[in-house]
Amino acid sequence: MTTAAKPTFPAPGHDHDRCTADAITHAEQICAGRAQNFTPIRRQVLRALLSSHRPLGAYEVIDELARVMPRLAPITVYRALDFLMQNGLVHRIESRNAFLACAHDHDDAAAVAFLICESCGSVGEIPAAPVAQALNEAARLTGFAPKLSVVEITGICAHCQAAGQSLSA
Amino acid sequence: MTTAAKPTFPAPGHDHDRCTADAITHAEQICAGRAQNFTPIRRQVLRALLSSHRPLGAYEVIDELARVMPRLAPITVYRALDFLMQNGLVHRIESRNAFLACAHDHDDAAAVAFLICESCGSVGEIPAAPVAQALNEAARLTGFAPKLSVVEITGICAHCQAAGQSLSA
DNA sequence: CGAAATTCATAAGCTAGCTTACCTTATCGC
DNA sequence: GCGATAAGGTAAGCTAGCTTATGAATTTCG
Repeated sequence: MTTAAKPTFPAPGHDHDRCTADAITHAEQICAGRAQNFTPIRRQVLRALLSSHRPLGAYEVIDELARVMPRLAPITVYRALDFLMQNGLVHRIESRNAFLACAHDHDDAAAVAFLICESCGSVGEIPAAPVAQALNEAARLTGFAPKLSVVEITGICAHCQAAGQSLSA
Repeated sequence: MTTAAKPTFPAPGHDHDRCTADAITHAEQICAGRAQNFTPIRRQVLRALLSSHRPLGAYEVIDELARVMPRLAPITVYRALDFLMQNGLVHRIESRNAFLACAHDHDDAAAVAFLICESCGSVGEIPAAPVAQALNEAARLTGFAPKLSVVEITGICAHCQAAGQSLSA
């Protein structure tokens, strides 16, 4: 299992092709296992999101894909994104109105927190189950019935700290 | 001090005028203490946000204010919102692209989590300091330097649970 | 008085997120 | 073959979030 050993933030010089291929393979397996149709368009959209470890807006996905195929209509991309999100292959980053390919193989219901690097724009995931539980507990104490948690932390990732915040301007 | 005793979600029949007046007074004090200019427009924008315990989009603020004064240009509202946020009087709800008048009197740096009711749209704040610390700790373990945390939990507030999710459609 | 800073007005515009509506195509089971 | 479902194409549009640019009005302060 290589997936379990992946770092939160992939190093700048990591083998990204491998990284992408793994994620695509994983998506294929998930879809096959659920009798879901992993169509070319859905594959392409996922591939576009995988082209970086940054979240992309829907229109960025369109632009990215327009480089290798006829330009997709917004609705088409949104349909594909919906599909990918429903199958846990893509996350929506609320604070950015953007979408991130899930590089990890976690449970659908697993609570994750996103670490968003201000400098390079990369986003890492960390498991947030214990924290989410504590939060939900605190919420329940007020009589609130929590359903979905959004935990997004902005800051500077380790690689950019080392590099000296190059993109900070 | 009444502010400390406020419930997370104000009851449907609470004294909202009082609630608004308190917040305005609080804003005046904050601004006076910092030699910040609490101008009529800023006051009005804050008042608009205080008209409910729901977050409002910038355009909703404009619409709300248009009922009692000449329609403001977007830029004007954004300037006022920036000011109010800088002074901790208004929060931005990232997952909604909307703004919420801060009904509580917490520290600028205090970590808060937002509880967003799916049914009535109200938003409550709960202190999230311990949880935020745990999160930041987990983040730091990966080498990430956290700056700002967004914790937004959607669900159903106590009042709506009691009322039977009336607005759920 | 006059220069600088703050605040706001006015006008215009861009983007991009997201939707509605309708139609074609392909697949699959009956 | 045929109806049902799923996937996608096409066209158009709306909203609303946010910005750029410029100039007037007011205040501050030396």
